[in-house]
Amino acid sequence: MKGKEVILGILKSGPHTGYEINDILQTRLNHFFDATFGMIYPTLKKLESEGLVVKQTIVQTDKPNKNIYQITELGSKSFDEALIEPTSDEIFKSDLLMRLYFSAYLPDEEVIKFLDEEIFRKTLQLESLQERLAEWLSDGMTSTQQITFDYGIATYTAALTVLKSAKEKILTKSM
Amino acid sequence: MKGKEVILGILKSGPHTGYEINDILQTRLNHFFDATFGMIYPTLKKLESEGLVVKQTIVQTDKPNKNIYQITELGSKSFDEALIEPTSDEIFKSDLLMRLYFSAYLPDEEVIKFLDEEIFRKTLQLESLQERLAEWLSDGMTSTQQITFDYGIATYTAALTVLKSAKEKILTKSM
DNA sequence: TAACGCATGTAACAGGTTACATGATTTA
DNA sequence: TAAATCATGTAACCTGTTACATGCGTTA
Repeated sequence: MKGKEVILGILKSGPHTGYEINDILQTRLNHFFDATFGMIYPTLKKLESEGLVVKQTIVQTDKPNKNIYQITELGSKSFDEALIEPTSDEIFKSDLLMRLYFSAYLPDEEVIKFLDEEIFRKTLQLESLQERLAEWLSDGMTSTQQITFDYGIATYTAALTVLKSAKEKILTKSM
Repeated sequence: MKGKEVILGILKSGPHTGYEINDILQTRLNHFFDATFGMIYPTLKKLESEGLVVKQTIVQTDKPNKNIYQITELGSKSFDEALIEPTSDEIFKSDLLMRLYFSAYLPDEEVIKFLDEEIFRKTLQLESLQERLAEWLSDGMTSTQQITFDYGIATYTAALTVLKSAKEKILTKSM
């Protein structure tokens, strides 16, 4: 599923502005999908031109005007078809692992720096995911959505364990 | 690190053809980087035009001719600079989790199908990674390369555990 | 005889990123 | 008064994907 289908999927649960779509993407789907406004707005425009969504502009005086997008029947059908397609491979690219792969002649402190950068990021991501869970649960979370959450926690935790143990090994070695 | 730096990094350990570079990428770096010939050959061409690598053509009669690429001093310097840059975020996109997120109104058997697809893929990837380890070790594996391996095993294993338990939960529920 | 290994490449396209541009209101 | 929230969008660019095109020798 590309940006197009993802946005359609979000609009299936109700009309939203591009801004709100971004918000959903940055919270609930953040750990397995990346989104930017630079992708969201052009995609909405394209979706509209294809008749998969319709736009309604709300004029506001205190805040900027907003465009509320609603999925059409055509859009809904298009999403349903995409939803039952066979899943495609997960995409994983790690700059950290790439550096480690090539780090043979790098001093230990550089390697530690790389590890720390990722430990820092992953710790934040794990915390943020756990914090969001409470809010998510009160909003209503389906059982399959619960799996996406468990998956995120499990893989972040597993990665952190490896990284911390790798760091320890280097530190004890150099003493 | 993009394709450009990755290829330079591989060429730092010795001259290689595009075909060989693909082979290294598909085995040792496969679990954290994706490569295709459609990316490798154009990148080598660009690298050559920038003076970061030089090409030597070997004429062969029984097999197609091959182009052996060697890194230049400029290329080597360029790679060294990229290597010590701060690492960037890992990229993870999961089509499976996207489907699960949107699967609320899908029948259980569809959800099971998605889970099975990923369980199948991840099982293969995990086995293939473990099989490659033996060969890799005999070729010589640095301690930081060992971390990339551990990381792969740990995250695949954690993901599989979640997926299998999610599947079991659905199966017992519907009985 | 089908598939796999060896070996290289191009062209069109898709998809998304980055940077830029704007601007009022509210909160810390 | 600085930062965050709300709110939208464009244009240039980058990077990589997909499909196509070729072809011999070896192995199953």
